[in-house]
Amino acid sequence: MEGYKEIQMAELLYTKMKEYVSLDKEDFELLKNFFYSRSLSKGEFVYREGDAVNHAVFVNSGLFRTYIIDEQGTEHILQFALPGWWTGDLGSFISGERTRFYVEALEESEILVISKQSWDELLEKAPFYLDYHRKLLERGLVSIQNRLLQTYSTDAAKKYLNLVEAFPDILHRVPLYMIASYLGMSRETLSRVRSQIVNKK
Amino acid sequence: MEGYKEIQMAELLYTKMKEYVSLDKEDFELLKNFFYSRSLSKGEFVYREGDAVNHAVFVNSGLFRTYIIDEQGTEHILQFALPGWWTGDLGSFISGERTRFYVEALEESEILVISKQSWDELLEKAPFYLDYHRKLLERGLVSIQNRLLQTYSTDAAKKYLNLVEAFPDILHRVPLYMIASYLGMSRETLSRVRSQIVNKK
DNA sequence: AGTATTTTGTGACTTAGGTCAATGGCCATA
DNA sequence: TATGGCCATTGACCTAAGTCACAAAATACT
Repeated sequence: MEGYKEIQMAELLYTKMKEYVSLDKEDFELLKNFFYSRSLSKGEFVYREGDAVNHAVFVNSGLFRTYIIDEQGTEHILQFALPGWWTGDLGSFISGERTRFYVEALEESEILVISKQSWDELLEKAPFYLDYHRKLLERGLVSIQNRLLQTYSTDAAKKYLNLVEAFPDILHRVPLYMIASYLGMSRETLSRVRSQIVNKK
Repeated sequence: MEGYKEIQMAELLYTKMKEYVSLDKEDFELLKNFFYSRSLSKGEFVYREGDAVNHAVFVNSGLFRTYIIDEQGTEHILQFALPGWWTGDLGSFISGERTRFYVEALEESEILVISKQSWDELLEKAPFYLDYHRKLLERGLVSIQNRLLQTYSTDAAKKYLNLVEAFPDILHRVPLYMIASYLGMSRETLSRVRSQIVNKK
């Protein structure tokens, strides 16, 4: 596997898992062997549209975006992924179909990946892993539901303010046109919204 | 428990579960005892904004909508739930917080409900149930993600056509203003979109 | 069948946000 | 300190969809 290495440390994965389920060091040592690590430079892709999604991706350091490109050629960012988060195309990982998503490192980053095969094996043999994954899915579902609700009843300015409140440092780490795309508006609209907010103060 | 009865049949729940996990008749007979049934007339609510969500809700027959009312007093429909689907506010069911959702029967309907306590017990003791729930969550997450993507890159007419293609009979079962709300547009816009489509043919 | 209520359709008008195009700032590298 | 590639801002204009108001259907209720 080109570019993949056995992992040394996985402190973050361990810490995060313990937030959801109880497991001891030994459980984790075994589990660790299922993962490989990969480093990516800014601008590199974990995968792109048309690729097969054979791995689940845990962000160990850095920052990622997942986006699609629609028929008009416009990018739509679905997620920014910070350390401790999982990212990628869940649908294709499950179904085996080729993905429509791009998963791109926005900074020097490191991921831990686990193959579909190992993943299924873990789910079957390690009840705590099944439970961990279930809880992640629950939270993920609720948060994307909230995002959908926000698109229905929130104007551009409020969407921007909500994001900045939730992730203040995102402003210093990703260009505004990506933030606009994540929020579902044009970069010009975001620009105007921001200047209105400044003038109002 | 007012209005709740021990369940007799739960054919649909059994059939649906078998689509996701393997379980035999005995497993299911035990599991059945955790559920109660409730009948609702058109216009009745499973719960409303401000209620505590102590139960998970499986639709056995009929049709439901879940919606919220935003600060401007506008309804936004999140889901129509058909027989065989789960419905309700997952976030509040997990967190124990009071819900912002309304869950309303749109027809004479029957639900099977399971208390949070029984739910947690099942997850702990019945591995097949955990796995079932995990798979439901996966599919739910993917489908709501697709819905979010659709809001970003699809115009009103296309959204309507997509819905009609996916659920042709919804047109005969729910008023158009609810369909508009589900699609995130005003009822007038939906009306105009529909007449354009008719004229185009 | 006759009335009341809900639902839908249309016209006139408004508006939030998109599109296009030009300009200028900001690094990064030579 | 130039130069080229991003990125962000701003103005002018456009457009899809929202809002308001009223009338017509459709349904449900007696």
